[in-house]
Amino acid sequence: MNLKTLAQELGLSPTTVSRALNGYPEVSEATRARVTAAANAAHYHPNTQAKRLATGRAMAIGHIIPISGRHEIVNPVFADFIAGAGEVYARAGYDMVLTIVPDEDEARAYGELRSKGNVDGVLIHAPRVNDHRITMLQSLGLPYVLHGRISGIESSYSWVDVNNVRAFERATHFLLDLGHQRIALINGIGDMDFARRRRRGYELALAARALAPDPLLIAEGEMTEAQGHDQARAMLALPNPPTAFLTASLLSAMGARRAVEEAGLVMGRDVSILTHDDELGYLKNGTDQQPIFTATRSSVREAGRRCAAMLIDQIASGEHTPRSDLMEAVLVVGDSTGPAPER
Amino acid sequence: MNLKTLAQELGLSPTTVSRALNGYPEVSEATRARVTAAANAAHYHPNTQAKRLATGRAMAIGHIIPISGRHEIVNPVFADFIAGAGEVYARAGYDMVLTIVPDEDEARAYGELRSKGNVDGVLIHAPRVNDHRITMLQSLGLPYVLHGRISGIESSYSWVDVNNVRAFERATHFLLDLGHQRIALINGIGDMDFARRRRRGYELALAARALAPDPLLIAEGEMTEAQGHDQARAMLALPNPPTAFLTASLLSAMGARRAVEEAGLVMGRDVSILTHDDELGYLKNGTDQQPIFTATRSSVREAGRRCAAMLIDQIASGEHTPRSDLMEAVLVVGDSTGPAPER
DNA sequence: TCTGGGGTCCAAAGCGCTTTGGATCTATGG
DNA sequence: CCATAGATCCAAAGCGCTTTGGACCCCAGA
Repeated sequence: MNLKTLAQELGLSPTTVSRALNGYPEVSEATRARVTAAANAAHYHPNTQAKRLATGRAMAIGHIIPISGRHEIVNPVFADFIAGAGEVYARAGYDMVLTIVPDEDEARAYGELRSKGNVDGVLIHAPRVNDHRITMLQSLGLPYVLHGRISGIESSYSWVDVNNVRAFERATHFLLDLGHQRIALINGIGDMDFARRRRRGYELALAARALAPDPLLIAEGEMTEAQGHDQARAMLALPNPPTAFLTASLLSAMGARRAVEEAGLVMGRDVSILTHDDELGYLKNGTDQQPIFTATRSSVREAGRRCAAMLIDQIASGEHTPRSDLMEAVLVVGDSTGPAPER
Repeated sequence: MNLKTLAQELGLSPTTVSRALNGYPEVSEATRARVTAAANAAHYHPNTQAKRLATGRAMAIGHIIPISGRHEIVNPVFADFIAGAGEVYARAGYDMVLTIVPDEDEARAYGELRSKGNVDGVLIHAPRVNDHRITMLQSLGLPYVLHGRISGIESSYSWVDVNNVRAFERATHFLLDLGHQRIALINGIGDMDFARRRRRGYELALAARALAPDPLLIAEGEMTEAQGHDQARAMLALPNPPTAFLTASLLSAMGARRAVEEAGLVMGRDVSILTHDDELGYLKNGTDQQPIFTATRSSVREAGRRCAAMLIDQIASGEHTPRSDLMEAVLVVGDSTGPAPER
């Protein structure tokens, strides 16, 4: 079933049918009703490719996911982000097209996406410090929105991000207020921009109390359960061990908790743990009423929604002036933190 | 830059340029070389929409992800599966288009995907027992491949699946051989097909030793850390507690371990834990040399690759005779299992 | 010398839609 | 009664590509 045959069945021209279905005013309400009724009855949907070719708009948003050969990890946050963005796309009639590329081909992938014209814009994930993708995107003239920001780039761009500095600053103050002096930071990979910001928040809070960060209490790496466990165990074995841990993800926190318990200590009494929580669908921090960990919480799914909405709006309006959306994390208090033990 | 202007610059017709780039024989090797050189220099890539319209092939595969309002969980396995499939798509020149829909709209989504013609086939995730999607897909005439199978459907279809029955049967035998008699099963959601099969494997092994399954030792639910923890804790509090746990995912196993340790027991000595491991990128079961949990292991990412390859092959060949690919899980032995304690 | 078959290339017709530039008809006001 | 504006519809061009059906040239074989 295509436009032409539908038009023939109705005794109308394709022009009129097209206009009726697309809401143009040059068609009487009577015939519009006839047309929509017939279209529904025939389960007619305009062919996507033809529509795209004719209008020049792809009605699709691209996400490029680089797969690196070195550490082949699929970001656990990714699925939830995608789900959030996808909801918005679906409502707005956009498709989401994912491209998986070996990371050495990432630049080429953006270029091809552009010249093949199969997306109207792209969403950029997991920016690193001094990320080169922005300059590339800008030279391509393809609309984009970042999930995160890029320290060290002066040109402006559109982004949605959590206030990582503030979140970790508050979290650190929270622990300091409980009397902790030796606070460890188990962070994400060092050149990820969000990790850099979280560290800055941590250091700001320490500095506010005239405390110097101890390099032995700062670890970086992929945010897995094993990383949390191994780093925490090593730190607990130090001559002067930490009394509190600040971790970058729930998985790391779970690993840290395991290390604490293995050491015969009790979480919340002997050692406190405070983590960031992305509110992943499959990794809940207990319930709202009773969180397991004290945490700075911010929904990555909501971030996906906001990114998508911003990008679509930008594409639809044709306005490419950079926008931004800074989300604040909330601090939820669970049983994993308590006063620093007497020394 | 489009075909026409490229052809003009070369002093050739669009026909010839198109044929040169697409490898048709009716063009001399000399001009083919000229054309490809010019195309590369100009970073020319044929417009996707135009190509699709002309050829009638969308060069895209659809994945429909239903989001249910009830339990809004994004399957943690999903990201890795997608990554595997995406690798294959990228190599074959296919796009991957994801559609997120509220699950009451899922049927409509498939129909629209078909009539709008923006995919050549679909991949079906997470089939449930008596899943209705297959009959729908078959009536639509859209090529598809299932990740998993559907008990209770007699018509044949294409699928890629792990031998869940065998895996859990072996796992149960492994525990039985260690002397365990009270083995608990912490399974996935009951009407998911894979969960049904795993349970069958578990029950087959028990039956082979003339043991009746104890309903108190069988739990179902979403495979989260909290679920594993809560179920295991409840079971350990039974008058006649289990000495071993069989869990359906690494997250559940981590939860079970926590419950075991909270009870003052030692994993691998007092209580054994054996889990299925999907080899997720962000949730490793220790290292290959030293796994944390004894586990039945099967890469979901590899399953994604195989699904994608099968579907693409099916589309390209035009053959819709059902195929299947049964993957066997391997049993890796870690420190989480040991002989049943003396009673 | 003539014929026919490769080897190369091209003109033009789609693919299914949107959109421009009318055409036709009816009501309205002077 | 006529000119005009508005309402309603349509023919045809065009989006950028593929593909069919030749056209043309050159050379081998009769």
